[in-house]
Order: sequence, then C-alpha cells, then structure tokens
Amino acid sequence: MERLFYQISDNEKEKLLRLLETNILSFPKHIVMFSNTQDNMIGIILKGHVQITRTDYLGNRTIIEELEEGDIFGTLLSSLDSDECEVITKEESQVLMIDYNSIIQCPYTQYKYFNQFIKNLLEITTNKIEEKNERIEILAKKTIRDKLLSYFNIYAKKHGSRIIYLPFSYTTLADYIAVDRSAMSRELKYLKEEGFIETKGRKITLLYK
Amino acid sequence: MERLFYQISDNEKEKLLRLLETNILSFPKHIVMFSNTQDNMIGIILKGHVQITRTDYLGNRTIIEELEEGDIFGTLLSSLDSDECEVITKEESQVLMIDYNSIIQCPYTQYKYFNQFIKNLLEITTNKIEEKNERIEILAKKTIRDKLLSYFNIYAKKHGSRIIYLPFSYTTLADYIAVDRSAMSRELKYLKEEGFIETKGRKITLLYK
DNA sequence: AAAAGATTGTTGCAATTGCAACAATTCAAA
DNA sequence: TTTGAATTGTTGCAATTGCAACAATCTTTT
Repeated sequence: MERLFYQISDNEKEKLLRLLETNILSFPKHIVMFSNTQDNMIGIILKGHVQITRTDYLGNRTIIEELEEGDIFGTLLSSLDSDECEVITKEESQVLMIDYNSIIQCPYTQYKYFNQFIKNLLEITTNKIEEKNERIEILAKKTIRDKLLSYFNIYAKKHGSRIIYLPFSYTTLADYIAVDRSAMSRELKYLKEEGFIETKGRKITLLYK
Repeated sequence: MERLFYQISDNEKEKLLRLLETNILSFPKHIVMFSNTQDNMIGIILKGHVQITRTDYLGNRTIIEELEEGDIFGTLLSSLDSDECEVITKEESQVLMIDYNSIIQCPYTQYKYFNQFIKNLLEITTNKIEEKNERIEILAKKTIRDKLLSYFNIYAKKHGSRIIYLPFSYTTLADYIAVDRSAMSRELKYLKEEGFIETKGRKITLLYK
C-alpha cells in the first residue's frame, strides 16, 4: 500500500481514487474473489491474506502468488489465463480494485500526484519482473539439488545472510520450485548428510563455500 | 521502439532524450556489450539483434532473452545477477541507453510527453510480466511432454491458430523450456508417433482436441 | 482437550530425463 | 562453391524424479 501511494498525501490519494475507476471490496475468509473475467484490473490488498492459484487442463492446482497487505495483483501482473485462475482469501480481506485502462487513458497528467502514482506503479511492476526472473532462474535448473541451491543463494544474497528463514512451508517451497514434495524432502536429507546445510524447522543454515 | 515512444512526436522525443540521461551506442557483431555493472539502465534496441545470456556458478550458459529491434532490456527488466549476465550482439546493433533513475527522479512531470513516455514504459513492463508468467507456467510443468504442450497451447491461443511456426531453433526451444535437447527431440518423436502433432521443419501442427 | 486438518519425513518402484556420443543435414561464410 | 559451423535426429544407459502410501508431528478449530 505504502509503495503504491509513496509520496502521495492522503488528501491527494482520495482525489486520485475518485479520478480513477476504483472501488474497495471486502471478503470473508476462504472465498473465491474472482474466478475470471476481471480483465485489466489491478488489485491492491489493503488488509488480509490472499492466494492466487491456477488449475491447468489436467486439474493440477498451482499457487502462483501469495499476497499480503500492500501487495498488488491483477491480470496484467500475475496470471496468464484468467480462465483458469482463482483469487482466494485465506483470511478476511479488503481489496482496492483499480481499472488499468482508467490509468492508461487517464487525461489528468497535469496532476503531480497522478504522475507520482504512475511512477510508483512502474516501480512495483519492475520489482515484479525481478521476482519472476528469480523464479525462472530457479525453475530452469535441471535437478532438485540445483533448484534448492539456487533458491538458497538468491535468498542469501538478498538478505545478506547464510541463514535462511523460509517464508513459507516446505510444501509451498516444493510448489514454488515445482518439484514433488517428497522428492525435495529426500534431496534436503542428502544435502544435510553431505554437510551442505543444516536445518531446524524452517531455519536453514548454509554451510558450504 | 514505436511502443516506447507511442503517441510522442519526433520533436518531443528529442526533447525527452535530452531531458533524461541517455546515450546511443553502436556495436559491431559478436561483441559483449555489457558484462556487468550497468545498473539501473534501460536499453532499447534501435537496430540489430541482441542476446542476453547468463552463466551460473557451474558454468552453464542460459539464454535469458533474445532481443530484436524495438525490444527493451535492462537490469530492472531482464536479468537477476548482473554479475553473471552478458549482453551479446548477434549482428551490428544500435542501442539507446536510458538511466532508470533519471526517469524515476525526473521532475518534469508537467510535460505531457513525459507522462506518455512513462505510461508506455508501464505498458511494456506489464507485457514483460505476462511473458515471464508464460514461461513460468511452462517451466513449472513436471514432464517434457507437458512443457511442450504448454508451450504449444500458449502459442496457439496467442496466435489464434493450431499451426505453430517456431520463432527459433529447436535447440533454443529446449533452452527456453529448460530441458535437454535430445530428450526433447525424443518426446517430440513420441508426440508425432501418437498422432498429437505433425512437424515439418519448424512448422508444427497441433492435431489434438 | 479432543478432533480434524495440514505439514513433514520416509521409502520402494517405475517412469522420465540428462548425458554422451555419433551421424546426417542444413546454414552461413569465405 | 566449398568449407566449417550449427542444428537436428537417434539411442543406450545411468541418474534423477514423481508417485503412492504411510506414520509421525504440528496446528487449528471446536
């Protein structure tokens, strides 16, 4: 949230929301918010916890993104086939929806806060690209071991630490790196046995290099 | 190129380039343009053909992106570790470099063409995200067969046709979906034998569904 | 505090894949 | 037009992985 309205006052923010086609929606827990057709919309999580999942033609469900307060999503930012995507609330959530076209076609470019808003949006989207690139780098690795090490190295570089606190469950990690959970579990065991890592719950310590 | 300066006149474009920190660079064929440290730069291919590759700690080289005239690249848009990335010209090329910070910090928001420029940039970055999502969807598949079918389906949906003209070599396709080339070749053979597809050079016809 | 649900660890086994090595073909450059 | 480079097809084999099926922990909810 902060990031999208960075350097925009509350007052200007209100004006902005009136200028653009927006509305704030509230949802209870465990509800499918949008199953499809929400084309060209940008959503910002004001409150809560939301998951974007995708079910392919074989029925495999994948978590595309996990979104927390302040995160942003939308057809243009997250999902490929809105047909097969679902946005599910994990807790009671509040979402600000903005029509993407109303931003792109908005004629009020003379307002400073409008331009700041677009800049912020640009900043957020370039960050998204970086995230995607990270995941691609991992997924492009050919073995589970290399995928794990890739994940660890990226995390370590980003946090400047050789101690990793998994931000999610091992089950979710397996989904993220797109491998079978039990096979990943086995590989983690080998990495431990060979002295590359040490684990204690979701804390992983890198011992190599 | 057109996309970045969409709805901006040549005259305004000139002004814009002076306003921002830009320069136009020319390179001969088969040259490493930037090996690293080009932080926060956006490059636009004015002319030529350029490849972004990455070499990981094991020495595996991956093609991250193939760029043609009008394509855009940069630390923020393409690569994760500028350390390990190379931008290589495949032909004589011309590149327009823009400092990303000079865009974000640019105070000239009152100029209409500046805002149009940012909007265009936003449009381009959201398209990039879509491309990345497509690739992630493919890479997340667990078998070569599913990766290929994913690639085919995405292509078919995008082009509205069941006939695919590969935009690159099979070798590059194998890199793109991150599998061994010979194993992919084998799987394509099976798909042909089972009557799912027909191929003739780089033309692939989908026969299923 | 008990019950239900989710996460984690483990293992055998079959299926899939990467690797290596080579021949055949196509493409590009001199 | 010839020569070298890159692309494509093929196959045996070993390594890796997914799958299935459980048991054991944790977590959450009632």
